[in-house]
Amino acid sequence: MEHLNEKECKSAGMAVRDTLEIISGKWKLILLLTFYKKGKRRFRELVKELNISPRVLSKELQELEMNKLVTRTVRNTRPMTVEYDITPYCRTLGSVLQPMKEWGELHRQEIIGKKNSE
Amino acid sequence: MEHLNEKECKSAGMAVRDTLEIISGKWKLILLLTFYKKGKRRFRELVKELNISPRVLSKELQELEMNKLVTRTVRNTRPMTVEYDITPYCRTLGSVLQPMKEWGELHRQEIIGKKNSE
DNA sequence: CATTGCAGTATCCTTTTAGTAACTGGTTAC
DNA sequence: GTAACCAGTTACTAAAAGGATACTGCAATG
Repeated sequence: MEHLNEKECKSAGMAVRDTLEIISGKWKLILLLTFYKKGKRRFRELVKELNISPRVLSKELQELEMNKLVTRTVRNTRPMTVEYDITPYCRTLGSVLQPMKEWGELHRQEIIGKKNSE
Repeated sequence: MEHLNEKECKSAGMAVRDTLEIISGKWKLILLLTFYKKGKRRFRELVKELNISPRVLSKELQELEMNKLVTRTVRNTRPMTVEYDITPYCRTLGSVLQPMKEWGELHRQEIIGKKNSE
């Protein structure tokens, strides 16, 4: 964020906050990473694998779906199943997550790494 | 995050989460942007300008300070004052905030922009 | 020596977020 | 028909985050 005036700064803040809220919460990142690693997943699978309560899972998935980060697909199987998976669009989040990962690692050095040496 | 194995993925997730937690919360971003825009600020100034309760402000500033994102400087003035300001290190957060801003703006298009056209 | 301004804490309260557990409604399998 | 899965919801509880307000301790001012 280079040299912003008042207005630019406020709208930049809003955009950052939007992004922040979308990936905030205890489960958002975990869910996205689960889909990323293991591919599509059914509702019950997620409940069992992650030990998340169905109530919370339902809410989180709805929010992710609203933001077009995951898709919800109903399958006509014997007992009906619903598959969730990340969207191609979700991959664009990489441009945010990658820097966050790098900064997080750098920061760990900055904080812990220098704890003793100073 | 390109093609991570199980372990890499988990540690990447941790780093992302670390970063996320540091800038999460109702006031962190607002505080950093305030320092960025207006420079150093005293405790009472922040309380008044932002309408934040001293209790919460105190906590937020402590957390930011622990993460070396802001400095706390005691001044020997008539009534003693304390100045807070962002550190040079804090500027490295730009590498995270800039992509977050860009993605946030893109996302606003993706979500709102296409609400009508589809 | 009461009043004001400062930084911050202590106490209590409200709101938000997350979790538990029981339940609905539908389908198949016995 | 009843037991067993599925995807979720409902109603309640617990924990975390945030807020309001009064207060402490210190120094200068009047």
